[in-house]
Amino acid sequence: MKKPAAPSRKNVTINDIARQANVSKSTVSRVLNDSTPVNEDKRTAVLEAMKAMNFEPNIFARSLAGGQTKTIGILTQNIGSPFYDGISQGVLSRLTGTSYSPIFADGQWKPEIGYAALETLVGRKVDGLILVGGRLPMDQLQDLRERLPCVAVGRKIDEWESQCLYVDNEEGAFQATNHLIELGHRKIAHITGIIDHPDSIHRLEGYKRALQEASIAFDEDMICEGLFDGESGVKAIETLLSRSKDFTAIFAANDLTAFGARLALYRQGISVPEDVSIIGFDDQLEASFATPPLTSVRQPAKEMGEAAADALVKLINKQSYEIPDFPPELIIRESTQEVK
Amino acid sequence: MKKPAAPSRKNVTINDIARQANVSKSTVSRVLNDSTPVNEDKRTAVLEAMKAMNFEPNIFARSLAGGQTKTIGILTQNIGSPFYDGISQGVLSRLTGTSYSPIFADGQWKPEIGYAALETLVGRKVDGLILVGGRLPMDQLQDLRERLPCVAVGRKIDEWESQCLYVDNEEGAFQATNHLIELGHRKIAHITGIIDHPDSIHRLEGYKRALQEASIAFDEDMICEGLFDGESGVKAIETLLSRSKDFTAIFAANDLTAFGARLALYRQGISVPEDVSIIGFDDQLEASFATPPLTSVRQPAKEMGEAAADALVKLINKQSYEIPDFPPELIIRESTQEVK
DNA sequence: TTGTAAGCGTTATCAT
DNA sequence: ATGATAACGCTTACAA
Repeated sequence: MKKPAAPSRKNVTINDIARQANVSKSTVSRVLNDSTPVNEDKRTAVLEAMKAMNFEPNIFARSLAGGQTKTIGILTQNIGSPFYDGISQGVLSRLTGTSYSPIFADGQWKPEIGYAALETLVGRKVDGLILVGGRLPMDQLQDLRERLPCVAVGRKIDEWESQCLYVDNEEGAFQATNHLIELGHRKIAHITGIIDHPDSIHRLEGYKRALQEASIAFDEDMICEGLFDGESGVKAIETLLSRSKDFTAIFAANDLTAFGARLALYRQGISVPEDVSIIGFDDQLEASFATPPLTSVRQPAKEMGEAAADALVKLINKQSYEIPDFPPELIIRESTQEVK
Repeated sequence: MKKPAAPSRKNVTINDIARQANVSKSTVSRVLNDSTPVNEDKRTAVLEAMKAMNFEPNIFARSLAGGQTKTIGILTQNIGSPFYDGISQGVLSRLTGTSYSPIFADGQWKPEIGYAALETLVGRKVDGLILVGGRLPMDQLQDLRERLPCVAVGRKIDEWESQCLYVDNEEGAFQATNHLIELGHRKIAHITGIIDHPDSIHRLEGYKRALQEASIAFDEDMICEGLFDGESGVKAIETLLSRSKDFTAIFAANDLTAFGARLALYRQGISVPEDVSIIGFDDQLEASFATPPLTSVRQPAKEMGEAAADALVKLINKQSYEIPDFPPELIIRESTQEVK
């Protein structure tokens, strides 16, 4: 591990480089940003001088003069939720080692706060923005994209086309429900997420489509509204039971809710998966170690974060980029089994 | 929700304010930083002008000229782990609304990366630094603190005295083990965390002390080395079983490991808590919804993050501050019960 | 292609 | 207490 460089009080500036390489500041600036063609020999001279003197451009001077800030804004909604954290992790790890530093802001799921946070970020003149999830209204996002390069992860924004990375929630939910159907289940309950959240809506749709394709009638009584938290799972089971509807399987909108449901079942002496199968969504770390290990739909959160960072950096530098596909993946564990 | 201010192309600068308030730039700067006494009338004139024109100091100009960057560096070790995330959440939420913005860097538990990240942060001239966990060697931290205001959370650094926020791991582990003892358990196994990690060491010590105070002989065979992950819990149970040692209770170094242990027990047909009691550490969200809900030791992560942010801001502004106490708290749920 | 010089918005050092 | 004025390090017309 390298020790810090000797405290050479003065920082080396482009002036130093210019002198060393026998060119003017402007030329140094030019090779630095390769904004204008520069003779090959001078260019290498400059490059060498920079290396030799261990030059690091001063971000503040740079920004003040109107250049890049080498800063990327990241607007999350809630540090601490497994899926979004996975994304942040990916973004962060991909940005490490590049010249870009991430500034975080947390919207706490409140549009006002999110909006204020956005203002802060823009005020900081970030070179680009990564939106992690969130529910900011469209119109504001619209002019945001016109002001600076943006990428959204874990959220589909219709008008943003190639600047959105998300998994197909409808498809994931379809797979989950279909898995249950293939195991012979016909009475499948669904615990939704926050009801007006796009992810919840799509997951509900996927559930419906699976039923439909299997010619199973959709039953309103099989739906319980949840909030993506554990308590929702508990309450949903109580509700379901109180409706005295038979069900042999549950598709929960996320893992945490699935855990809650599993707990409520346990309290009622109903076995999983013998009596009831459960499937979650997210495949968070804990799913593998639940009792029994939870079948779930995996979203490649970290990979999405990485891709988002890559895409944004390219976008900033006006390079072309391609966004890979992020298919949801069914992870079959032990909480689901054939219906008796 | 307010719409963005009209796009008044030019930003308002201290020059504008100076003109408006009929003073010089310097005076404006003075009231801005209240670095030097200014006549009351001029001061109010300036203040009013600033309000009227909606002035926002330019961070970059400011930093370039040698002032504060209004930026705080946060070095985490791994976004995605419940305890540290809780801290980050607290820090973030407390910084929202202040004039400080957080720049994150992730050390990924590797000292080299952490060190590089630190360099980046320092290079960005952050006004202060929050170290979230981590294992950077002392000597480097030492001169770090001399260079800029620092606060460490979730880690005890001896020489840092009042700039460290952490819970007493030894005490928490003591409470956990003691709880088991009070329930009549005498054969208590412990699954450690990463063995040379300070938290692991302290938790092991707390465990030992509890045994000792209850006059229970410490038995090396009751210790299994783990890695703070779920797999460790699974393996530990297998090891324990293979040693054919009796045990009626387990204290796991964290919740995730406890989940793993609980799963392995389930596979062996050993009931929790009827046959074996389990207690974890961290009280992460999922602990409440495990089956059965996991007894655990809660660390007030978010509160610690908040306090850290507060302390750092005060430290930066040379105000005095006080660091509250963060006692670990035993959360008793259903995974522990009296020994049969 | 390259150099000169004028900003960018603050803070800090002088005088006054 | 206040006002000029010189940095701060870089980008970017504008000239050459």
